[in-house]
Amino acid sequence: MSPDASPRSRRERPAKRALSREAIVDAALAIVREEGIDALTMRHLAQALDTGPASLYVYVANRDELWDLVFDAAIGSIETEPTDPARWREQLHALAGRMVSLMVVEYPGMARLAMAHIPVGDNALRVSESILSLLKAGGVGDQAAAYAADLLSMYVTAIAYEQSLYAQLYADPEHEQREVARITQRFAAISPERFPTLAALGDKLTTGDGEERFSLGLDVLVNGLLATPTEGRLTRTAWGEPGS
Amino acid sequence: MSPDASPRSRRERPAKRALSREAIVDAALAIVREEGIDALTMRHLAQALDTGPASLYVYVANRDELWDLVFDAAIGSIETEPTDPARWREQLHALAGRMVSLMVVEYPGMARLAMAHIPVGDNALRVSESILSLLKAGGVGDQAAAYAADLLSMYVTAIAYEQSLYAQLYADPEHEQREVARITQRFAAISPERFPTLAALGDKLTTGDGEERFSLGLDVLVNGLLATPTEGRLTRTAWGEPGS
DNA sequence: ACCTGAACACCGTTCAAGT
DNA sequence: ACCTGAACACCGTTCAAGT
Repeated sequence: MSPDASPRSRRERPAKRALSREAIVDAALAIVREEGIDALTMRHLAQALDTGPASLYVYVANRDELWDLVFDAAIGSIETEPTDPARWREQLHALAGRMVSLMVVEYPGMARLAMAHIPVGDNALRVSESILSLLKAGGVGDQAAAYAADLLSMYVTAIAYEQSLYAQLYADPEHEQREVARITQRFAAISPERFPTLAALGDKLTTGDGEERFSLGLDVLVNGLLATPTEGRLTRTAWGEPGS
Repeated sequence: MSPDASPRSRRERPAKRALSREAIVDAALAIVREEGIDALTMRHLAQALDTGPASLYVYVANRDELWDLVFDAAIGSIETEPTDPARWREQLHALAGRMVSLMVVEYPGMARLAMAHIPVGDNALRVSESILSLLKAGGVGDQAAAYAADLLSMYVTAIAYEQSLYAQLYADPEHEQREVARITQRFAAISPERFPTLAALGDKLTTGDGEERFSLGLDVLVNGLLATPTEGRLTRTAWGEPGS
């Protein structure tokens, strides 16, 4: 709009924005936000940046590294408030819920990125710190809290993944129809002779929408942590001592 | 080996085995068993059956349907014993552990198939029936048990998926090295100022191998179910009434 | 140092033409 | 009815050649 103020004389248009890690990640985030995770391919991303796929490999080792960067950048929009011990459970629910909606609504399907690796970026650590702080405030023991951070991340990711699947399914009437047929067949297959317990539960098997189930599962996990003694249960080591 | 006993005169070789759903699923199971889930592509499967990929589509609508069939066939090798109320917890652990090792060891990476859809094949129903029966024997309420079946399946699948990832990673020394570097960096990034709770937990964050953590998580879930009242918490419905 | 056209070795799925 | 060669529209990644 305004005339170019740089010392060099102006050009018709500014030169193509130089590629950079940041520009690549920003473009990737925009793609996921607008088109969902399936649209995030190296080729499509390159196209969005007006270049060829080979150019991306100057800044990023491979698709996996890109995924790590994109996931952590997205997690950056999660705000972590200071722990209020009186409201730890409420705060934990809010944080977990925020993560799910980030992965399902704002960045549809992004849970898949969290499943490729255990996220350990800066923002992921910040969220872990907050979760651990909340659990400690709730009286969860050290070893249990350390384990629970992974368990809760896994739960949140799995829920988000599942919800994304169904969101995608129900976006397409044809696929939705096929899925409803599958579920209907499932119920038809429950004969009381072969599957007495399933048959006895009946409607209870499908009660509760995503939000209710997510919230109940979170309470189950938290209550389970408070009710399960952990001393002496985790003794072996899978990683060696990375710090030494 | 032995001469052909059929009325029609013998041929040099028996005609190429006719394709069928069963033959396709059997070949697919063999591929996953021997080469892992990544090797299960329509093209590779067709090759194993000595035909072209287009031929498969006569028997199977698409890759998703194949995945459903393959998963349920694999689950078929899980044996479900009658519930013994005195040993319900032990039996539940054994069943869950068996499912994990099926998806990690016998059919490496197969957890991914379970994440594509909620498994509802005949064998999956049989396993669900067994899980529900065990939970009821343990005194879990109806609504909680109905919900817990999904929760436990999700847990088992997520654990198996994660363990498969790491098994794959550690099969390749180069990738293993890269992953260890990632984890080491993670620890280096834990400054006590920014992440006090994480820093305070230290080694506790990485204690416990896969088996110990799986077993602890299972107890957390089961104890959580026993400790969490569910009446009135699941009221809405996400599916409509498939039976009506 | 950065960029890129072209290639390599793959995908799932469809369809017209065969038997 | 079943099978299939060939094509379509994609993938991630590499590499030699350019600037």
